[in-house]
Amino acid sequence: MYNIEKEMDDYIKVFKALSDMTRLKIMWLLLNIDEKVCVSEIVDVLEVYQYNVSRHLRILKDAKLINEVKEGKWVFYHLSPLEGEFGQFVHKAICSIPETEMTKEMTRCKVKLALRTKDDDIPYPGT
Amino acid sequence: MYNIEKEMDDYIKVFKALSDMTRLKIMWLLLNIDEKVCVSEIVDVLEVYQYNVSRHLRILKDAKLINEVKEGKWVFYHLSPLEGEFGQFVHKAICSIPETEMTKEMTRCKVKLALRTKDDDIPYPGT
DNA sequence: TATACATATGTGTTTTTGCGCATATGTAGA
DNA sequence: TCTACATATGCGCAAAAACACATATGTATA
Repeated sequence: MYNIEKEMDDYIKVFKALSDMTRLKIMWLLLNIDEKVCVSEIVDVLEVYQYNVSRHLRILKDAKLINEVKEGKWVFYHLSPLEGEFGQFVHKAICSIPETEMTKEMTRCKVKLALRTKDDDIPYPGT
Repeated sequence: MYNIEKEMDDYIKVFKALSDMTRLKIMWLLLNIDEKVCVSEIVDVLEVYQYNVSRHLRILKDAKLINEVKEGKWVFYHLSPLEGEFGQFVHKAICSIPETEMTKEMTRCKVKLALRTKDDDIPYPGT
């Protein structure tokens, strides 16, 4: 793996990506459920329009905080693997935000994940 | 010391405060020199107009990242005391930004600090 | 291929942010 | 009190960011 020097702009891009309610919530969820999630799940959990979720995910991805994996109809997003101290501390900072601030979202998220039809051959998300 | 519950907005305010080049540099310097600095010193070190430095400092202060102490003509700014995990990890994240990104500023900063006339009764900053 | 579902994007609008200029406020010293 | 230095702020502008609406793209399935 290359060790491309990060520039100041890259650090700023990370902070900027995290300075929005929706995006911070997405990161918090990804860190706390330790699962990849697809766009429509985030839409339901955060109650934000699909087109806005898509755009926010793009910004997080441009900041190298998340990555996408396409699976059939769905595009799943998950945390990017950590590659340096900076990212680790950023993760820890986000993790230190108490669940108190996210109870509603966390509840909805757990429900959503439970609805995933893992039984038969139908791949993932449920109704 | 009161333990006022932070809200999601407070965390966002911190990230937003750090998502600007000038402000991130100010925080990096404060963390790396372990000294309070006054506005005019920052102006010289970062080569940013005085009125903009003032404004950026205000934003950092509103995010509770720094505090001010007035001394004579000068207003010194220093890091706010840490009060929780979140702040600690944010500090560590900023500290993990390598000096490579700040060589010019760091040099000028050391020069500036050395110029402080601590000898006679004249209080602080030098020419 | 037609349809439904999932995701992304083009466009226009509103809000927010950062900056420059001018100026106000505040402090110390002649 | 007058002047110089240090800091803060009101105002207008330009760029960036966030959002809503419509629509495009992409995939699976009947």
